[in-house]
Amino acid sequence: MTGKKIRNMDEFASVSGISRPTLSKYFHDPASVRASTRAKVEKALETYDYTPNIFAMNQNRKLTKNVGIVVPYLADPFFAEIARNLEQRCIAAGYRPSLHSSHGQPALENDIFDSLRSIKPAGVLLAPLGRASDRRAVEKFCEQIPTVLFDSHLQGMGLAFVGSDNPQFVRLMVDYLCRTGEPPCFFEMKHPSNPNANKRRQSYIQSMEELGHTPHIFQAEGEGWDFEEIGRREGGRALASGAFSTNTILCSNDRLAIGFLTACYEQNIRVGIGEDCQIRVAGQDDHPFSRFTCPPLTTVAQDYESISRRSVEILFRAIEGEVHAHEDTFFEGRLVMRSSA
Amino acid sequence: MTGKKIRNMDEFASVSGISRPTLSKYFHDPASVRASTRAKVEKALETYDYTPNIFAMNQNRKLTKNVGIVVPYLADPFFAEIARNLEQRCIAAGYRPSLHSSHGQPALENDIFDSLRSIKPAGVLLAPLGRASDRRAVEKFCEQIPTVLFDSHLQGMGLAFVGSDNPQFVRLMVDYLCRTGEPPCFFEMKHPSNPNANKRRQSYIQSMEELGHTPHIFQAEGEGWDFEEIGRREGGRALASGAFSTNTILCSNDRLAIGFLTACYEQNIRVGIGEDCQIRVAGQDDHPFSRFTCPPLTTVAQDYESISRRSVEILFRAIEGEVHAHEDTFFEGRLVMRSSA
DNA sequence: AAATAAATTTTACGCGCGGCAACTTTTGAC
DNA sequence: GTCAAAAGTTGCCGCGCGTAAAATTTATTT
Repeated sequence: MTGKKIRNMDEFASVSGISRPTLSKYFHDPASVRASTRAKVEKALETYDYTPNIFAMNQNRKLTKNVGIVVPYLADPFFAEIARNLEQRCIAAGYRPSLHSSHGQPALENDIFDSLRSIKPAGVLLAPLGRASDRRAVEKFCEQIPTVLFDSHLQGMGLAFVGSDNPQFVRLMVDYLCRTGEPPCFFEMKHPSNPNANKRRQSYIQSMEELGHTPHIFQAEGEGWDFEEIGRREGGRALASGAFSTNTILCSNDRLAIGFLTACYEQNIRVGIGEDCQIRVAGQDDHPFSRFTCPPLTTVAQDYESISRRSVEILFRAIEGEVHAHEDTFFEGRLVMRSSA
Repeated sequence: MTGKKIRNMDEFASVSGISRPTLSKYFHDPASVRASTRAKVEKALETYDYTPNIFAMNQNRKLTKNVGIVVPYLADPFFAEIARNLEQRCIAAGYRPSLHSSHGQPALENDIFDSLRSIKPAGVLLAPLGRASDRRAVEKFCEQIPTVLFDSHLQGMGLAFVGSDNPQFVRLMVDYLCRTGEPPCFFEMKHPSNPNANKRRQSYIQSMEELGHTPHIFQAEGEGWDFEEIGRREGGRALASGAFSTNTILCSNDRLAIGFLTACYEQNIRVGIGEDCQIRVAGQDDHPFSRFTCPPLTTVAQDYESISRRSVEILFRAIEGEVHAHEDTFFEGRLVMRSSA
């Protein structure tokens, strides 16, 4: 690598003693050339400083090695984490990931689609905005480019969907809460941006009824992705007005719960499972910050390791030509017991 | 845009009645062609569906419109936020940003440099890992590609540095804390990854001495970017061992403070400014979650709006040929009084 | 109206690599 | 040692656009 800078593949062909078409094959897939020539190439690569021009490569190749990763809101550490995970897996598989965030804005999501189209990606890993998404735009995009959806389920779109088994999350938590104390009220947004929220609500109702309890739901006003603030403001109103019929609150997600905990603090309501506590609060998702709330938040952990592994698996198989029907995968959550409930 | 799909610039030249070289100029910079021809192009653009092939464009252009944005740790919402801000500004200025995170790993930072080099970026906005960075790699990169550093100061590298006036942050907070209660102890990491931490420590010592107080510093063990966990674990040890000489703790940054608050909770130490509180805790940076800790964290807000505006300003000016000497800009912080101190 | 400057068109070539066809060499099993 | 398959080579064209130089048109100035 310290040697002379090579300008193009022809020049590298001269100095390495390998013909250009073979080099082209090597750079496309090192395994596609004989072991002995691969060794020769790699030895020359150590002596000379050469990397193929990525623009020239992509210009003519039918399929690039580009992979788009799109998340709805990168300032949410959950998405940052899963994006990191996906990114590493793509790199390990020899692809070039590019990271994009819709920042909660449908218009931006559509812009990202256009931007991705222009780099002819081999595939895309897409966590759509959800309810706010331009469904027709998503559908059109999925038809044009091999796309695996994750996190937010949009019925039937893309090669596959990989996400969490939301009903199981809620069942798990409702069971736990009922076993250890009063049955929970459900705290959620009235107009959630994420379709998972609807499944969670339904599962809450069903789980409660199966256990012989009456469901109680409090729906917070507010739009957008400032979940913590909505949880704080609306949770505070709910607490102040005595809207909850029990001492146990199950929040639709951790970010809402984090804001709700703040509201409890502001109203001097002691949260937790101790003798001196007035209220129990639980969340869902195991947000990176939930370990550090006061009290630490009891929640259901998303299996984002499995979600990301599965997503790239399906995408790369599809890219490499394997055809199979659209399938949905839902991973189970794991109960994380901490001191808030 | 609904019309027939055009395959290349030659074809678009035919249907639009503009020559290809002029179209090329237009797409490079619409302002570089006469208003009347610009109108003709844009009218044709409405009728026909055409966007230049981005790979072919970048292949021969000396300067692409690509801009790299590199942050040390994207799972930190502070960096996610500033990255979003930078991204939007780049798009608004007609550039194509690409987002990268070093994930706290020097090897990854170097990989990102290589990856960026291969896309011939017009410029790069780089928040380096700091102490862990491979200084020679950063220096070499800055020499090759116009780069503005932000957040972490590496002496003299790049076109410019834009960040926060760390000494002012600490002075502001130390002044406030001393005015309203006992002078603070300083809680920080022994081996901080970020050079800002060193400036903050020095400023703490100086500020305390100027006010006639004796500085007390507690340095937490631990490496890496899991600041909250380090703050919780080491803060807990410090509290348990009675390492603090006053009832007021100034944390080097908010993430450490968030963990420290958890430690306080775990030891049943009531934090805040009320009569019944035993300890005051303050942070620095105004992390997005600091508003929602219990109690909400008193801190110094980074002016990331100004930081990002300034960073792109300097970069784009440099790209457009304006030469001027290396300069460092430090923006002041704003005291955010909440109930933790 | 002529002179000058500026913008555009024409023409022509280059960028670095992908891909194909026809041919030659190497490989490995028998 | 034979021979077919696999791998590599040579030569050529195409991709879509950048860019330079010369010729032409258009706009501005005096």
